[in-house]
Amino acid sequence: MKTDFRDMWRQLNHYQQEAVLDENPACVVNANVGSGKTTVLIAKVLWLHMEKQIPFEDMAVLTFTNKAADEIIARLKKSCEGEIAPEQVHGFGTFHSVALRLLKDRLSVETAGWTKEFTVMDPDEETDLALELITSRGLKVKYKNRLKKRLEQEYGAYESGKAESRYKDDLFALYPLLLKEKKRQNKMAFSDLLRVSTELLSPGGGSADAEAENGVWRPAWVIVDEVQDSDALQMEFLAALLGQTGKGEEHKEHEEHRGKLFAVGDPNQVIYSWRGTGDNMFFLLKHRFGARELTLPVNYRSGASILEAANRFLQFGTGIQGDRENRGTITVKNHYDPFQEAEYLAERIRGMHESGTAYRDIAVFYRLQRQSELLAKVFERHGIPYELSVKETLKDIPVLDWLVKVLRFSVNSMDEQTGIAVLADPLYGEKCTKKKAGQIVREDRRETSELYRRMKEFPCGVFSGKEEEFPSAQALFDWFGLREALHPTSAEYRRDAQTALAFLEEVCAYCGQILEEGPGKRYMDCMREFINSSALYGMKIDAGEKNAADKNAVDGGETGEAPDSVKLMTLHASKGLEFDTVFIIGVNPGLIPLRCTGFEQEEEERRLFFVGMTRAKNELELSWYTNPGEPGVAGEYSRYLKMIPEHLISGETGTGGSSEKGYGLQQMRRQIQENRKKKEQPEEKKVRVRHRKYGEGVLVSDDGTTVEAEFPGYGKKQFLKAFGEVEIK
DNA sequence: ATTCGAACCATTTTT
DNA sequence: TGGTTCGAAT
Repeated sequence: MKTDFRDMWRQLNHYQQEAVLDENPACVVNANVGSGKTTVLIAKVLWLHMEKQIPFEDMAVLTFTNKAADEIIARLKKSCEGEIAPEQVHGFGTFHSVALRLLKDRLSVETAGWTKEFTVMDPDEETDLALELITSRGLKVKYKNRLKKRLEQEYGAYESGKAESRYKDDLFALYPLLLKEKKRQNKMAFSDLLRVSTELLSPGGGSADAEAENGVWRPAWVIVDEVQDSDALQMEFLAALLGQTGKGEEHKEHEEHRGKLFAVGDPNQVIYSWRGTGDNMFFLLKHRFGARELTLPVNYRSGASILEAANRFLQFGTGIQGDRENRGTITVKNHYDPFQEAEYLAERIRGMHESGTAYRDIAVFYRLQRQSELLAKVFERHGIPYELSVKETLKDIPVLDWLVKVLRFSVNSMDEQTGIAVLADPLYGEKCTKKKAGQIVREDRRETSELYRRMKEFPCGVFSGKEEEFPSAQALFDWFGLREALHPTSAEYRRDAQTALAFLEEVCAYCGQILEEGPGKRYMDCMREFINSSALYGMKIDAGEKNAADKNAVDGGETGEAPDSVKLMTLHASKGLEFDTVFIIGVNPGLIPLRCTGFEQEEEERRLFFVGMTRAKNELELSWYTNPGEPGVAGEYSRYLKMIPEHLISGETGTGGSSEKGYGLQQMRRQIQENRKKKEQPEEKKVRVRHRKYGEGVLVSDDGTTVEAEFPGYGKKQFLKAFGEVEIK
């Protein structure tokens, strides 16, 4: 264990070492891009643990994403020979997951109006609930289609006591109603997790009794990753964890009891301010906690030319120092249009692969999600393996989306909204209207719906005997009568049942593990924990289930751990990653930078481009179109290209100019547009479909989730669109 | 119900 | 700049 830490220590540069050793009450590390930010964070945790004898239990290590949290724990485990028990790292995770754990284990949620059995809402659920309240209470709220955004954005104004909402409607009257309803149904939205835990952590927030009884958790150290991405709510949570109310100065006397803050971030990589406050949280935090600022100036990732170019886009700090001998190359290319570019990229990447570069070392970044469509099509035709960074969630698979709701209601019968959604589901529910479903749930009419009865009696029905093992997946499957609910006669029954069963296996495995680690927990609590954490985990499907769900996935990629494929993603999605070779496409005015309204926005576009450039280790190729073919995008050099000194650019050629090549694009675009039309309103005329088993057929109906088609010799069959079983032509 | 002008917004996405 | 949505007016 110790040798590992010494090894790690020796590999740190003196800036990094200083950061690790810092013991100020608050320290914020300005970690330049590629400067070993996470390494420092891990070293800090290990140093505190091993040299300062601070147990992991007394630390909060907070991240913005699950991915980052997973990475930290994984690297920590690797550095510690002894296994780290899950209960030791209860303070490690995303802001939301740590808040959830606190609310469940350490804080008296009862004071705030919930019970310990509360569940976590799905993000869309809150909007749905709000819409229902608007209707049932006859509120007048404008821009309902943007309600989600409005609820988030205008909360600050509401909280600070503003009299009227932005559009002078009843939005502000909706907030208290919504909160009351969430308490009544015993569930919290994501933001509630932070808001309520912050409230209960603050002195005077929770009742004095409860605090004395439980003892509010005061971590000795609070360590934060990517602080620049945190928002106002997360900042308050931090302050509360540290025991700072932010108001009076009375906390001075408790100084030695207060936790210390160590935060790591990069103000130059703020690319998500459009969803937060807009202020640069890095400096806000430094100011608020009076933190000492340290800098990590050495970049270990990119070649010198790439760094020098990137430095032109740096907004804060004095410049990044390079470490690598290698200069790296920057190339600027001009292509006639996106189609020509895609063709060129496919050829170029094939060539690179033939001369020994792995596909996985190559990435293509673009500004807008829709730019990926053409690339994917062309790459497919050329047989270039690629991976789009689009996350698939449980919600994308209708059976699982529904099944999760079944479980969620079973585990929290106060959650009327979910109960109703389950029963009124057009696919798997009780073939009843929302109204009828509402009646069943509200009047507890178990005799009317067997499914409702099963969900309602789930706690005592399945978990009756305490000595029993956790029920098997099959037992759960049977209990809810899924055999019937999933339509055994439908074509997709086998797949649906398989998917559902696989998911239930997952549930059982998780619960079994929890029980093993901490006996004495009740089955229901384990189950609730699973449901809650899956809500927070973005409902991501892990490999096993995903394979079960779509066996005939688009490309026949190998089932290896990391498939060797080119990564296609937006500039935003590229943050935190690195590749040997990076292509940034569409560096045209109107795209990079995107047409922006203010100075602030323009700065963010610049940071975004900076983030993209600095992903490249050795080769960076930037390209622009002569004919972008999009309204608002000019067929010129982006000014970002002009910002790169010419001597750093090693080649400037391309396929631009020749106009006859435009034909391909026209064709491709037309094709894409036609496909879109078919997806949206396919019942125009006779649309032909193809199925692996049933062959050619004719489309009968398509409601967005289910496709019904008629096949000669087989009759009408239904399919779930999400599985892509049928190919609509 | 339908039509009109005015206001607003577009893209990026995690929990 | 063009597409959507709101509210007022037919």
